[in-house]
Amino acid sequence: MDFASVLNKSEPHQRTIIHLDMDCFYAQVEEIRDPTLRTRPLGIQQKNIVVTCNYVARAQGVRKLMLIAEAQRLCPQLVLVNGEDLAPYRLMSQKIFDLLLNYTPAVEKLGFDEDFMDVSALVELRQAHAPEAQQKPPVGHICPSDGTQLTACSCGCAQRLAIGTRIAQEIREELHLRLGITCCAGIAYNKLLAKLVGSQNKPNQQTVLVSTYAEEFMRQLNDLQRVTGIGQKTQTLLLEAGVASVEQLQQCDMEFMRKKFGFETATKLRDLAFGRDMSSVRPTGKPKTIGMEDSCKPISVLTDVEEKFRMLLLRLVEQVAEDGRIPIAIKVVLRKKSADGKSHRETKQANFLPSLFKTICSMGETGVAKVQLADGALDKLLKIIMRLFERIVDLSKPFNITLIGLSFSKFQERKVGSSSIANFLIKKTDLEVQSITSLTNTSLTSPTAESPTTVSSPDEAAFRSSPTTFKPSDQFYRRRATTASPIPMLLDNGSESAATNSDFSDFSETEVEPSPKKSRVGRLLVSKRSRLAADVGESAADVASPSKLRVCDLRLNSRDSEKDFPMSPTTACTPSTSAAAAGSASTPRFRTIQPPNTLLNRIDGSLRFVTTRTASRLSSNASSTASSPLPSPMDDSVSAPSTPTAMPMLHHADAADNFAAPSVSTSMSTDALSHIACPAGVDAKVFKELPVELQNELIASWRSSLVAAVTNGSGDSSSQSAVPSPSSTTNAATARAGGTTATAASATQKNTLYRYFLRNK
DNA sequence: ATGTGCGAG
DNA sequence: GCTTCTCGCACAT
Repeated sequence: MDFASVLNKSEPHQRTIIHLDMDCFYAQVEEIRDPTLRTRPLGIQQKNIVVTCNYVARAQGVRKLMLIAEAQRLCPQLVLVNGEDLAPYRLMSQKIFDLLLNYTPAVEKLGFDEDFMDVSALVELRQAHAPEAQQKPPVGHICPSDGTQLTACSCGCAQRLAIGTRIAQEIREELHLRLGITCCAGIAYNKLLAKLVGSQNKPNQQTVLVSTYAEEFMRQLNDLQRVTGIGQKTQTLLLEAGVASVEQLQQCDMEFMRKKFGFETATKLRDLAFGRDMSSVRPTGKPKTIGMEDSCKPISVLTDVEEKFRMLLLRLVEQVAEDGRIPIAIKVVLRKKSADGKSHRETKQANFLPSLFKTICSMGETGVAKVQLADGALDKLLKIIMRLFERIVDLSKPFNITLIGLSFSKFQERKVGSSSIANFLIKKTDLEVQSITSLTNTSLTSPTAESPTTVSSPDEAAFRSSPTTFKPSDQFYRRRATTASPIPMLLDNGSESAATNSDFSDFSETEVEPSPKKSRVGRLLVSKRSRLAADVGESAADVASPSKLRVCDLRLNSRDSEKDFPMSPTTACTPSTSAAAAGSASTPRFRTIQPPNTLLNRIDGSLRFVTTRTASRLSSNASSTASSPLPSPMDDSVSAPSTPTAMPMLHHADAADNFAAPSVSTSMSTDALSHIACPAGVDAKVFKELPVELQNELIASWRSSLVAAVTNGSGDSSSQSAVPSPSSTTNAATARAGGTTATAASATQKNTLYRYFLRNK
């Protein structure tokens, strides 16, 4: 944000990035499970293929992605372990990731076996607080290996990179000590170079790049496909353009390139060739999709297909259960051989009601809620799946399926939703406020509106992400600056009010869930006392009626209420200069370890840095050696007594009571509602700072939405729309149209301020 | 919003 | 000769 960080960001060698690459990852995991495999040639088998193998096997000529038969011919003693179930690898990958998070929150996963870390902040801390660290020479290999020193570059990066090699060394030692995993590390001033330089010395070694050597290093790679971001297709295209090597790509005629590839791609490609990469390490959060697929011998019988889907689904649901979030979309993936012998992938997806899943609170203080299928949900899902299947495969003709896959997406974050009211009130107030007012006005003025568009379009507009600009050099790592918009929910049990999709059709029962609405509405509400209410000494009688919401049972549907962040010793808030580099300045992906950087806080613009005493294992780590017991980031005995460090954290002076209801309505009567000065769960201070007109708007719509909830009872939807066509080729268009009109009326009433509040747990 | 394609490991 | 099992993003519709 500030000028200094912009300047620093543009400094070419400012950042210190580490790339970690686990040595033949799957094989290592298997060797940990069975250590006798270490000395034997080991291959990990998936179907007909050796997907990876250990170095013993490589010594005999076995290679990645080699056919089983050929591998066995080359190496008759080859031990094969089936690695089609990725669960153990996923687990180890997560353990590694968690360990890395103890060093910095800026960790980005690249597949199961690679990670990027932006250690700029760590480096700065050591420079500031561990003077001895500054004198130490780099460890590991230096690229180039001709004796050139890091100091060949005089911009100051030499010392940073040297410290970076120390950090990389410590990380690798800890990975080995705690998890038994060996890996390679590359250290450089950007991600691209860190990744590429790390592979110079394998296995179990590390390499740092002399900054001034970057361009020559890229040239020396020679092969275009070795450059991350240039795959098979791009290489072919480049070859057509007469570009066959990295050097040629560096020297290519840009005007010609732009004609062939377009401006963006052309500059991107050339940046890559020079080793330029401004993309930041984007903290990896929860996955956006959880899927599984199984390739198979050609299947041409429907019951076989069903069987496959059932098995996949059961396994998948296990993973979803561990994840803890509820998905509301499922995708079917098929690979079929067409007549001409070519394989093709095809996918179809559909939404379903979140009520197909239920959250179960596993005992324990943490109360880690897991998720499982609701009763009968398995069969309902299978029905949906088979209908999707029939949208891809014409059952009246013979078919040949060689791969079957399923994947869940559109996950709902429990008690977290970035599309909260706060989102509407902060940034670009005018636009967002317009959205919210028109939204509520719609529901107020035409509560029985028939037109589906009046309901959905303001909604849609409100959720559209603001335009984002990417630097061309963001290249292959770039992601959307905004997180996928979560679905704001009033309730977590799948009432139709949960849907804020502009497309209601896929949500409608007719599409995916034939069960009557009434039954769901029946278990709509809870009598559970909210923690908030208890704290405030709230004493109103419980309102048992499903349609009667107690104000106190609502809280702001915002990530901000997350108070129990496990704080990392090194927070995302790096010392001002590298904050941008760590990716926290722009739009950090939300993750539990991030400080409560609340949206509401931003309203009054008084976000500021507060220095806090933090465990500073960093300086002690700086002096650690391989032989001495490792000062573990997780070890309190090490971190506690160490020198206190000024650690900036995002904090807000007024944050304490953000969610105490300032003036609480204790009953649902219209009378009581008239006394509301401010919606419960909304900080009065914050509320007061809003324009008066907006305050009135909000209160008005808040009040009428509550009244509507009381008077409207079970919120009957006008009709159940038509039963889906039983024919194998379902007419999606008609189903959609029917669903939309069917839900429009009831949705109208739900499309109020309500949606921005969640019940307290 | 959905589906396809590409690129990553 | 292009295999496996995933995941994310860009693009077009």
